[in-house]
Amino acid sequence: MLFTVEQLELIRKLHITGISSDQVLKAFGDLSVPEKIETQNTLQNAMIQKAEDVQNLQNQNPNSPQNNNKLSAAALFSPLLVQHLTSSPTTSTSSTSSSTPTNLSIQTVPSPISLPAINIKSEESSSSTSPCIFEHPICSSAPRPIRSQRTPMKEITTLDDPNELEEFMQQGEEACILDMKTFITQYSLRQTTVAMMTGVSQPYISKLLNGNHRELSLRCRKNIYCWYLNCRRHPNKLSFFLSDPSSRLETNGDGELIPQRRERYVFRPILIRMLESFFTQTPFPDLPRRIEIATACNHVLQLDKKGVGLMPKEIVSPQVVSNWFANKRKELRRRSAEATAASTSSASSTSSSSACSVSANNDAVSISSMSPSSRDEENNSRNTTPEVASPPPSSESMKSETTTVTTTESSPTLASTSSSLSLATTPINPPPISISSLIPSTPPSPLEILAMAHNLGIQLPLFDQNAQFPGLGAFMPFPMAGFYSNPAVLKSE
Amino acid sequence: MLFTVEQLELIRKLHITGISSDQVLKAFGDLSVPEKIETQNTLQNAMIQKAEDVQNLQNQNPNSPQNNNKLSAAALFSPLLVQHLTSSPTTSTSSTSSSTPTNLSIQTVPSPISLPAINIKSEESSSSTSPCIFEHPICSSAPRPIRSQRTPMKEITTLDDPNELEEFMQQGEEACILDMKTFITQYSLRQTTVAMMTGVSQPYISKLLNGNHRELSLRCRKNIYCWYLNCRRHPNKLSFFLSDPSSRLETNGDGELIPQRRERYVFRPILIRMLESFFTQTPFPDLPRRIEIATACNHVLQLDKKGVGLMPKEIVSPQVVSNWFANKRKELRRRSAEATAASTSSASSTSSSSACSVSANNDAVSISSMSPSSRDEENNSRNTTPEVASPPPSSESMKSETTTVTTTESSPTLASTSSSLSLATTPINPPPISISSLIPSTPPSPLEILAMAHNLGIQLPLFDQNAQFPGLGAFMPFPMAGFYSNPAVLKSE
DNA sequence: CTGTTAGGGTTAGGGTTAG
DNA sequence: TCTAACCCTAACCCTAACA
Repeated sequence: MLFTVEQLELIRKLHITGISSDQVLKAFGDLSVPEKIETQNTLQNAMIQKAEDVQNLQNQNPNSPQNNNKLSAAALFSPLLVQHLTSSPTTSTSSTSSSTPTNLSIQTVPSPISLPAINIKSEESSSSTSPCIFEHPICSSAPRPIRSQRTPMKEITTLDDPNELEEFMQQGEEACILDMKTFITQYSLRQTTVAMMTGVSQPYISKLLNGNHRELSLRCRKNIYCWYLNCRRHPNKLSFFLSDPSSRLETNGDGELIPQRRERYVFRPILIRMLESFFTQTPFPDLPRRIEIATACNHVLQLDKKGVGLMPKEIVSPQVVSNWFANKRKELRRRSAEATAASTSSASSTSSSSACSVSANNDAVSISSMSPSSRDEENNSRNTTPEVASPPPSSESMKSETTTVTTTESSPTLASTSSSLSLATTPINPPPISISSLIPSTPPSPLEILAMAHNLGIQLPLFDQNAQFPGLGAFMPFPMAGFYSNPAVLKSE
Repeated sequence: MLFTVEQLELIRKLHITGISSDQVLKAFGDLSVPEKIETQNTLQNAMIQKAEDVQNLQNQNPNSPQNNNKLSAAALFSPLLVQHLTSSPTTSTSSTSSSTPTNLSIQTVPSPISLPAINIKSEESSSSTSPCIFEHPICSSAPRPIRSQRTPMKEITTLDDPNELEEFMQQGEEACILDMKTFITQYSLRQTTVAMMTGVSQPYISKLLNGNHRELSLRCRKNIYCWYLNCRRHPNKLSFFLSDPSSRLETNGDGELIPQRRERYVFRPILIRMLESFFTQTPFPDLPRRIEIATACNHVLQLDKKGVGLMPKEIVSPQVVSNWFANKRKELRRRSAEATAASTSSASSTSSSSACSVSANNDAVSISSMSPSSRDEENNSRNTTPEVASPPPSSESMKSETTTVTTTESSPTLASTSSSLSLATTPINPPPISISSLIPSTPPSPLEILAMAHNLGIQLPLFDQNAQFPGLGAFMPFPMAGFYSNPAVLKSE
């Protein structure tokens, strides 16, 4: 009897799930019955991406399929994009031609459809025209086309003067924000409204207005600034929107995309270990905690390279920490989902619930280790003596207690599963935070220890912040404090 | 009878493979038998050695006996097994050693630690018992090979027994390769790692492992074989280098474990030009845009070869487009980074924008040209001197011909960080930033930092910072605070 | 209503593998 | 050597839910 490797693997997995052979047989038999397996039905999610693949497959006659594609794509995305597509020059095959003269930058919307439905309810409605006037509520009207999922704000609002934005931004973002804030206040605009007009979600508007512009991508900020500039210059436009928030400012299709993300932070192994350690303690760190963590990380980095200061790109900001935690949680969730089912079974026994913390830990560790991501850094070591390595410095030592559980982790599946649970539960516990444990899983290098210790000291800053801002330098072990300088933030905290 | 989603999915996949229910049952039953696992382990262990004998069969031979399959399976999923082995329940941990003796000339090292670092991420390892934890210590902390530098590592390539190599090669290179491949797979070694250890470049390792030994010199091959023999005999040496166990060539979660070879799309010159053209317009095309681009490309191809339809291989899919763009961006980033490193400055400010324009070819050229030109490292010019100014002209005007513009990369000077920005930003406008640039790679002077921050879009609170926390200097050479403090907000509201 | 954040769904950067 | 194709995951942005 022969099996392919794949088959064996599938069987193995199946077996792990704890299913009985009878069940398998039964299910298998069912499948044998003619029926369509909906392989492809999978998730819609997949669809979008799938689309790409599908595309390939299908033979493309230059013409028809093309249209098709466009249509489907259009369906999935916003009308704006549709515009984009349709208006776009696709055709001209000649590479050059198409690309060329085109539009570029800024031209206002030539698109036919441009302003969808504008209504005017407000007093100032300058123009009238708006054909369809009935409802303004977004909801009522069919769908909220615009905000539709994805592709939120690819386009940048059109400005009369292309350079306006640049000039505006010359003053510095702080100033821009302030400016805008004043404007918004003046008109008593609500964040929600602004959000709808700009195509950016309210939480983001909130962040920006509170000065946390670093949490938004440049693209996003520019989009908002453009909106502001536009409204400032043409208050009448604003009125439109006020009356019908569902309409957005027109945009110039040629969006210059600016993904512009913050540079991808590259975590060093040490940091990963630290973060994982923190993670087991507090999977859901609040801002103070995040700052604490970030500070600790920076400290370690700093110690690591004595003398020299950290490069900007090396600095771990609370935002980075936030991202890491979010992604970490996501990873665990995903994993447990994948592993899923499986397991239960086993005996795992006990640990289960409580395990969480632990499992998470192990999990984390293991993950990190596995991940290719591990960065060099130490790398040099390669030269070092041969033996080194091995020692299992990591995990075991620490966490002794928590860990205990043991069993769990062994079965990954289980672990993950439980982990998910833990995830959920944990939030509750986090309170304590003791820092004590900051210690990263690994070998406690003096540096790290130091860092941890320092970390303890760091706590202080947290509260001080409120007070401190101006003069505390001395106390603030870590500059991060600056963060708090923002009143708004403080407030919340 | 109820099943979990996962179970059903597995069953479905299994079914798709065409396996019969009897087979499933059989295999399933086997798995259920506890000992079976051990058996497999044993087999697996034996594998390495066995490999020599079996090799031929092993590979693609679908007909090969069941055992064979199992073996291969074991090899592929080794991580799991490995765990079992090491943790080896009940029995002596040294399962490995025990098993060994069997066949094969070369017996594995009886060293207690034998399989040190392996670990893995594989999808689900089920083992149990925590003990295994210690075994993969290395990974986490492990050093990550820096790809560029590889060191010959003569030590490792030195054999205990001079004749060993000869004997090994007696079996023929094909066999040697297979043997080695098995070994590498088992340990989840990365080609890069192997490359570093052997002093041979990764691409060559790749070639060899893929059986193209004829493309390597004998000396090179011998070197590699020696490394293998040595590692096989002294796994501990290997463990030292293992940095990233996660790499797996084996399976993808789905089930296909064959290292599916992707087909490398070969772009025709025309397409390259087209793509470059599109790139200048939209460096970050979204899906609709990608589809548009792909369509355009296909169109061109179609015209090119009138009449005949395109071969599937020739079709440009959105995915291909996506890859091209991603790699293109990467290339530019890399280049600018390199350039930076190399030359800083170069002023050329002006040019910057215009220069770079267009095609890659030019790109390269331009960059190179620029860079050499001047290198003022010191210059830092963070000031960006006046000239920089970026000419806004670019966009519109330039487009004339193929591509255009993109000023951006022109300024290679920027550090990677900035470079990235440039990529992003440029498209839009050249503004200010200019990048000036320069940010030297290393020493972070405040000024430089400033510049970078600016580039990043960060407002530079830096100064303030200093002012504020003058005393901290020691700790934070780098004002993280800067990042967070938000003067503006404070400033006034 | 605004400030926040968990979670979901994506995009794109940095590494790698391999044609 | 060069680079197409991937993998992994940091960074995003959105929605929903809360306080």
